[in-house]
Amino acid sequence: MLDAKLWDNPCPFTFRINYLALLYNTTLYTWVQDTYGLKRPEYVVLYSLGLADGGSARDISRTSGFPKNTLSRAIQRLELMGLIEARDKAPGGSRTQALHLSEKGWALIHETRPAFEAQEQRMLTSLSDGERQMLFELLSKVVLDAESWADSLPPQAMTGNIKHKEGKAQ
Amino acid sequence: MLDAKLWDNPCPFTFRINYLALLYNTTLYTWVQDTYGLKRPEYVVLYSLGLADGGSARDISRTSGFPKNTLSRAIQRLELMGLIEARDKAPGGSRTQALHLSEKGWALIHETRPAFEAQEQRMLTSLSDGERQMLFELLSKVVLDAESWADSLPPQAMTGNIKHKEGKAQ
DNA sequence: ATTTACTTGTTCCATTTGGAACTTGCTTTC
DNA sequence: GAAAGCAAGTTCCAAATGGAACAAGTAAAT
Repeated sequence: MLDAKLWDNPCPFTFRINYLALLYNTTLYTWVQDTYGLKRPEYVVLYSLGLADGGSARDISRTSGFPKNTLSRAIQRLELMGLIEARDKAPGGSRTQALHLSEKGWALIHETRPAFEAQEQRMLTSLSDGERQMLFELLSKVVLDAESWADSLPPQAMTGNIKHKEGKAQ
Repeated sequence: MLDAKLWDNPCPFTFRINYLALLYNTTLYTWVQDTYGLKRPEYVVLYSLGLADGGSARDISRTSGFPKNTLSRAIQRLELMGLIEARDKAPGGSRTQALHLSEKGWALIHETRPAFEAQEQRMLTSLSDGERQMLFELLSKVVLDAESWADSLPPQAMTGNIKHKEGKAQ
């Protein structure tokens, strides 16, 4: 069946992308779960803050696809575990909460991120440097154009009314 | 935060892949759910059989990442809805069950697949034909090499014992 | 041929998930 | 500056999920 999905698929790109994401994600998140006891949404929060410290739950939701209530719970647990700074519960607190990794959180990121990097590298070993560069540029092009196609269906599918929903990625 | 994840990410490829898969999947599966009342695992079964009729639950699990119990339930419901042929429950039934779309199932696939194709096309509009071809070849290379890297972690992460787990894709 | 090992599919159940309603703080409008 | 509108985060709860144990079929070993 894998052959059919690879070579007889009317959607060869998105199948490949989904399949690669699957293989990559399950390996790493299983490892994080087993080793650190962190669930995927929890680690996603840490990873996101490691890249953009001070980001909000909403930012993480938009860039990862996890719904905000799932992230709310993840953040609560991370706070409890001391991996992110306690949020001020002072009455003057603003609505949007800027989240920050704690020292412990940074340590965890520095300890775990290399595995993610290495796995990405391993995934790309079959490509030459030039090919990697090319792949990077092509994917970037598609992502940068995403606003024009994401969240809307092609005309022929627009029969029913579409409501927006939050999904999952990263 | 999106900028950080795109341009300051030590894993720029896998982020792009995850992000694109997210945008693609949520749009389409939300539409399928709202229009046909089929959940994602259910539609994945149909789509898989549309490409490889006669495939088994296990095949679908391996190529889609959904665990087999989730697919077992999905198949039961599809059978009930008349979208796949009823499986023989004869005592001489073999262990591996070959699944087949019903007439109704095929009709649904022919009705819905164009939306998936069109969405993939839209996703790639920013690329020229040559670029699309190049992207296809690069992704194919990586996928074909997947056995060599999937399911094993890079050495530095191999501190704890890793147990295998089933994940989700497609 | 019988025992053993393995694999598929199902069932059970605890956990996780995510839609919807709600609360609260910010922003716009008049 | 009050009122209305809006958006972030939380809580609630029904539904979905997936690990584990189980049952049943098949292949391998002796």
